[in-house]
Amino acid sequence: MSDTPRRRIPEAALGRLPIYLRILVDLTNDDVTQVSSEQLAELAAVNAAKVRKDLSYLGTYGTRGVGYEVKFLTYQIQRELGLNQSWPVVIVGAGNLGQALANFTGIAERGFHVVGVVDKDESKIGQLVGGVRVRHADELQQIASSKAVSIGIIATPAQHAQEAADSLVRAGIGSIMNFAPTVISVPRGVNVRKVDLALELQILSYYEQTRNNGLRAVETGDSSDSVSA
Amino acid sequence: MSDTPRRRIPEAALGRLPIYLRILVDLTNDDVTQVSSEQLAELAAVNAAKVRKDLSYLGTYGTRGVGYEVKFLTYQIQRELGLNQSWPVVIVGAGNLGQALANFTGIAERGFHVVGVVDKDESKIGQLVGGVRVRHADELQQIASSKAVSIGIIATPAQHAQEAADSLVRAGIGSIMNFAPTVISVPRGVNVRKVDLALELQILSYYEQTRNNGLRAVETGDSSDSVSA
DNA sequence: ATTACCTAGTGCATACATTCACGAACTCCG
DNA sequence: CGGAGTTCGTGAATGTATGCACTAGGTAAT
Repeated sequence: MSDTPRRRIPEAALGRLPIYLRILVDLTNDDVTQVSSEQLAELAAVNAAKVRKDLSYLGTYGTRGVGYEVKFLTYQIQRELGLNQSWPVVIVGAGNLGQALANFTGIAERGFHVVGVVDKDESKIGQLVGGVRVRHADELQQIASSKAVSIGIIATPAQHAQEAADSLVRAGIGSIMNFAPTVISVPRGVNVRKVDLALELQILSYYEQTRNNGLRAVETGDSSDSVSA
Repeated sequence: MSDTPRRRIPEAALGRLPIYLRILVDLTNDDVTQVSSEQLAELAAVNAAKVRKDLSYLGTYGTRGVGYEVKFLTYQIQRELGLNQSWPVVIVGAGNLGQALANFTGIAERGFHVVGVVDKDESKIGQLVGGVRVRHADELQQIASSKAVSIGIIATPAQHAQEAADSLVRAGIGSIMNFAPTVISVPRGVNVRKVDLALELQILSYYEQTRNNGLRAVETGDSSDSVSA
């Protein structure tokens, strides 16, 4: 078979690929050229078998008895995640959060660049945020199509999030990352991922409370004991 | 059995309780007093059976043939999550993100209050951020113990995240929320949750790429027909 | 070549999560 | 009061994720 009949990557594994990727990039910077699943697992704080299984969804890129070649594996994960290109992204909402996101260098470093920031508030329009000028929310569609944007970020207050989502969908955007603390509804076929600070804090609150009740909190995923040597 | 032999709530269900909670609060504001699992499910964009099962971990708080009393259920979820009290929180890192977090009203509204923001950068110290003055990272331990803080937020660059984590642990903090794009290691017993923007974007990138390959992306928690080209 | 030793890849058992489907329990109405 | 209608709670089936333990396939040294 010339081209791999690519299996869909399970959601759980998919969520770990970016972590491996980051570690691999760090390893390259440290001039490490080979890495074993055992080492990767240690660095990612997961089980080694899990690392191997996750990577096996991509293809057979390791060498038995040796490990994985860092550069090659880096490339393969990037390719699989679609990070060979830099994706244009629009941010809806130029408040605290929108600005912090636009200025977040991690975005640019990892395969994305902000091509637009919009807001409904006239007083924000024209401000320079993360290298782009804030434009009016009504211009979203125009920005999205002229820059071929397919990923949008909602950084509005909760009460405007659904409206923002609707605009993004109308603008033809297929993937949305929602920072607003509310559930947004989108048509089938549009991908949504949410980042919900309050939710995460509330989960921590639960664990803190159970800890104090003498019930041992169970850590998220698997926790490695002890600090790095 | 004197007290309720409280079952531990499964991680997956736990992650949805804050969503239900938010919806219930909204319902109260709209003067809705009763709600069915069907309605809750609709609002939370999940399956009704899931709602019922999730809520059943808390106890038997619904009434067959009727539904759930909004106020009562709200109270029970809050109690379970430990949100009867307002948790003091410290933020490590007063950069863009740290400031945005400190100013984020959603924190205060949902059972948390920022009692300290620290940074290593002398130029940031003394600045007023989200109502508190930035103090030096060395004072973390003092702040944490004087204010009985048990939840810490890491909002530093990746390269300082482990150091921040170590400080938080030394300060006796048991739950950490990590915004830095790196894996931090902590002693067993310390809870860590991560919020990783780049990771989420990269997952969206994957879905966008597969969409363009004609392979239908599968949404989170949603099914669709898989097609291969 | 042969042997000793690694380490990737994976089948399988187990654990966890989701969803269905149905009985139990409640309300409403005639 | 009794039957129709509603909705919770949950057992059981299915789907997904994890981790062990083994095999296959590679290196290295003699």
